[in-house]
Amino acid sequence: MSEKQQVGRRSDATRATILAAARDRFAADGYERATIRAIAGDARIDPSMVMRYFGNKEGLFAAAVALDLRLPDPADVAREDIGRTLVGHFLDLWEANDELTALLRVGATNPSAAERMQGVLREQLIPIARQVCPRPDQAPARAALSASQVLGFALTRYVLRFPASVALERAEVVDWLGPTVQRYLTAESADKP
Amino acid sequence: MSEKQQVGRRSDATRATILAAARDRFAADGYERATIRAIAGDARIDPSMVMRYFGNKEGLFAAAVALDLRLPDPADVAREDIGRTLVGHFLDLWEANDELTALLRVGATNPSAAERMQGVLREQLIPIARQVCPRPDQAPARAALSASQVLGFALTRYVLRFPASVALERAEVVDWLGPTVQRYLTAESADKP
DNA sequence: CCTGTTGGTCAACGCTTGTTGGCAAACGTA
DNA sequence: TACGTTTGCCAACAAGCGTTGACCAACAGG
Repeated sequence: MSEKQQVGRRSDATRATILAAARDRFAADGYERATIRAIAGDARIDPSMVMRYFGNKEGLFAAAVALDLRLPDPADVAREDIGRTLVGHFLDLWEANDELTALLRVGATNPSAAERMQGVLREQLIPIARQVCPRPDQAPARAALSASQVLGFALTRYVLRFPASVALERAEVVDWLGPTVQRYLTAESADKP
Repeated sequence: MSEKQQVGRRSDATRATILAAARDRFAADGYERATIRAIAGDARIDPSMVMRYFGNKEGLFAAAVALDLRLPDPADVAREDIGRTLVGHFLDLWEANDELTALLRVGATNPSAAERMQGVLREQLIPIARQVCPRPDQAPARAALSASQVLGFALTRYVLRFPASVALERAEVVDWLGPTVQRYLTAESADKP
């Protein structure tokens, strides 16, 4: 409780080092193969420190992925641009760091990570869909369809690493995926514009 | 080498039992958490039998997922129906058994499973794209985009189990995803019909 | 009847995992 | 200088993993 005007304690640095190493390992290997020993090794620290800081492996994973998407407010975007805007935003998020790759890879195996992805859909994507789609009661389905396309592309590009997906330029991705998401969110119905 | 007119050996039954149990476990838990002991337990057999029949765990997984998609020949389908036809076909495959769910879930973590998915794309999906897309050199990109949508939807419905994805009727899925795949495969370019 | 093959069980191996508790050094404060 | 707290390393634990080899039961052919 000394509370100097010091910005952070000495251990906050290693804390951050551990979290960065954890993100990398979870993104690269998934939950089970990303061992605490390997993460601690990357951070040049003893495995027991990871336990002291984060309690257990699940706590470490929870701390390593913060998942605040900071999606744009639909009110700031022309309605006919929402698809392309969202796709571009997601691409930025995905390339910024390994957090989303980690969440996706772990979510495929770990039920609690899958639940967190459901939470993101529910609290961040469905509200947006509700603002732009014709009938608000369709918002969950339309948000889920949009998520399926965005997550599916991320799967092929960042997880499975299909060469043809990796090779696509950012602009091409937006040009192809943007209209798809636009249609899922704003089309009057599946068979009408 | 006795070769009676007997249809199968006595062990073929347990072999099949093991493979079925393996598919279920791999589909439900992913590669690492689907332990040989658990699979053997489901099949009411000793773990060592699994090793005798399939060599090791990788051999078991390879035998458990056969992955011959038997995709329809584009020559038998009207060009404007190829998207809906493919989506319907994939839905059938996915609901027929757990094989594709197992492949998807394991592919997210296991590099060799990811390579097998690349193989499916290369040898089964790209050839179809080459037959229907305007410029054959674009076939890999167009096939990858189509795969991203199909796999992405399968991810949300069968792996992550988003309620809104699970709730969609088969006809709705075809109505929403069919035109998307159709556009990826046959549109003149990303911004033209 | 013996005998070789097949289908299956049992017990153990070496290794890795997450996790724990004790001990040493560095540090801030008085 | 002395001392409590923080930060870190070390060694070990119990459990679970893939994998192995020895052994047993059924069975078919001579």
